[in-house]
Amino acid sequence: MQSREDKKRQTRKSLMDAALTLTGNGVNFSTISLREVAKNAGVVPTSFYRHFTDMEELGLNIVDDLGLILRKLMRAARQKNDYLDTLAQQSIEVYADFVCENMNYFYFMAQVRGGGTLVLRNAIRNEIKFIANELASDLRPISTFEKASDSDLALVSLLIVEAVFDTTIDLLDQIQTSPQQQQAYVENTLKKLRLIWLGASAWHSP
Amino acid sequence: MQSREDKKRQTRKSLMDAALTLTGNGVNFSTISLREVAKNAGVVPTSFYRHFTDMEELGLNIVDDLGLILRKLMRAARQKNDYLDTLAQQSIEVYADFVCENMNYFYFMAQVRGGGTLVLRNAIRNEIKFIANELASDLRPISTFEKASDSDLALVSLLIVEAVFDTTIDLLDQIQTSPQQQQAYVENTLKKLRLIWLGASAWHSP
DNA sequence: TAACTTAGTGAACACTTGTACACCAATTGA
DNA sequence: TCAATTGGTGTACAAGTGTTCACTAAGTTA
Repeated sequence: MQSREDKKRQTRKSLMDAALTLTGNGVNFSTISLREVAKNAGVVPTSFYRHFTDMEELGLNIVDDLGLILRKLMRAARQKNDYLDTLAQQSIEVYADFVCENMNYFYFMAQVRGGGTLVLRNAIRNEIKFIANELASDLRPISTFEKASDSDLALVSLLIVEAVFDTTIDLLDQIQTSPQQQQAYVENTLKKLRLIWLGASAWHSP
Repeated sequence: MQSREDKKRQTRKSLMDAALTLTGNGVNFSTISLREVAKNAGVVPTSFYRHFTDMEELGLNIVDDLGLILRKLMRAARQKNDYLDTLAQQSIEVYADFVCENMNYFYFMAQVRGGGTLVLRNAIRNEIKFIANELASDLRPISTFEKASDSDLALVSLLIVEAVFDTTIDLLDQIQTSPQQQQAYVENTLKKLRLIWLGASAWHSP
C-alpha cells in the first residue's frame, strides 16, 4: 500500500525516466514530445500537466537531480585521497564509471549544455560552476595551491571541470562503438588534468 | 543573367542560411522542420529534396563550410606572430570577433556538438581534431615545444582547441545579455590558455 | 460515514509534420 | 530548332503535436 503522494512521486519519476530513456536512445531532448514522454511513462498525455507545466520544467528537474548526485559523488571520490595525482586519477575513474552506468543522464546533459533553452543552459552552467567551486575548496589546502589567489584557483578548477564535463559526449560515443575504450578516455583526460595541474603549480613562479 | 547552376547554388545557400537563422534565433536544429527551412528560404517544401535528402545532410554541409572558414581564419591569425603569449591573445581575439559576427553558425555548432545525430557529432569532432592538428604543426617550431613528443603536443593542442570551442556557447550567451562582456570572456579564456601552455612547458622537466 | 481533493482519463480541437505524385517552365545541349 | 533535363510548384495524405474540457475513481480529512 502506498500513499497518494508516493504514487504521484512515482509517476513523476516515470515521466523523467521516460525522457531520459529517449535521450539515451539518441533522441534529442528538444524534439521529445510531451505525448511521447507520457506514453513511455504509461500515462495519458494530459496527466503530464499534473507534474510539470512544460518539457523545460521537466528538464530543469533532471539537471537538478543529476547535479546533486554528481556533487556528492565527486566530493566523496576526492576525500579518499590527498595526493594530487592519484586523487585526479581516482576522480576521473569514478566519474567515467558513473557516466557508463548512467549514460542516459549524460546524453541529456551533453544535448542540453549547448542545445537546450537559455534557461536550461544556464541551469547546467550553474551546476558546472557549483562543482568547480567545491573542487576549488577541496584543492585549497593542498600545498601546490598554497600561494594561489582565490580567482586563480577558481579558474583552474573551472578549467578542470569543463575539460572533463564538456568532453563527456566523446566518452559516451566511444563506449557505444567499443566499450573497452573507456580506459583510453580516462588516460587521455588524466593527461589533460596533469597538464593543467602542472601549469597551475608553475603559475606564480617566474 | 545567371546560369542554371548558379541559381541552384543560390537557393541551396538560402536553405542553409534559413536553417542557420533559425538556430541563431534559439531554435534547436533537431526541431527545425524541412518545411520551415523551405519557407524561410522562400521555396516550396518539396524543393528541399532537390538539394538535400535530409536535414542531417544540410547540417553536414554547414559543418563543412564553417570548418573550412575557421581553419583558414585561425591559421592566418597565428601566422602573424610567433611569440607565444601574444599569439594566443590575438588568436582568441580573432576567434571571439568572428564568433560575434557569425553567431548563427556557432549556435548551430554548440547545439550539434552534443545534441546532433551521431553522424553530425562525429563530423564536428573531426573538425575539432583537424583544427587541433593544424595548431600542433604551428606550435611545433616554437622553442617551448622542442622536446615535446608528437602525442604530447597533440594533446596540448586538443586541450586548447576544446577549451575554446566547447565554451563558445558561454560567450554567445554572455554577448546576448551584455555585449561588452566579450572582453571578459577573452581575458578568462586567455588565462586558461596561459595555464595550459605553462603546464606544457613544464611537462618534461621533473 | 460523508464531503473534499486530486491524479489520471478520454475525446476533441486546430495545426504542423515528412513525403509521394503529377505537373510546369525554362535552361541546356545536339 | 527541337528534345531532354531539371529546379521549382501545388495538391494530397496519414500521422503526430500541445492544450482544452468535462469526467471518474480513489485517497484524504473531518
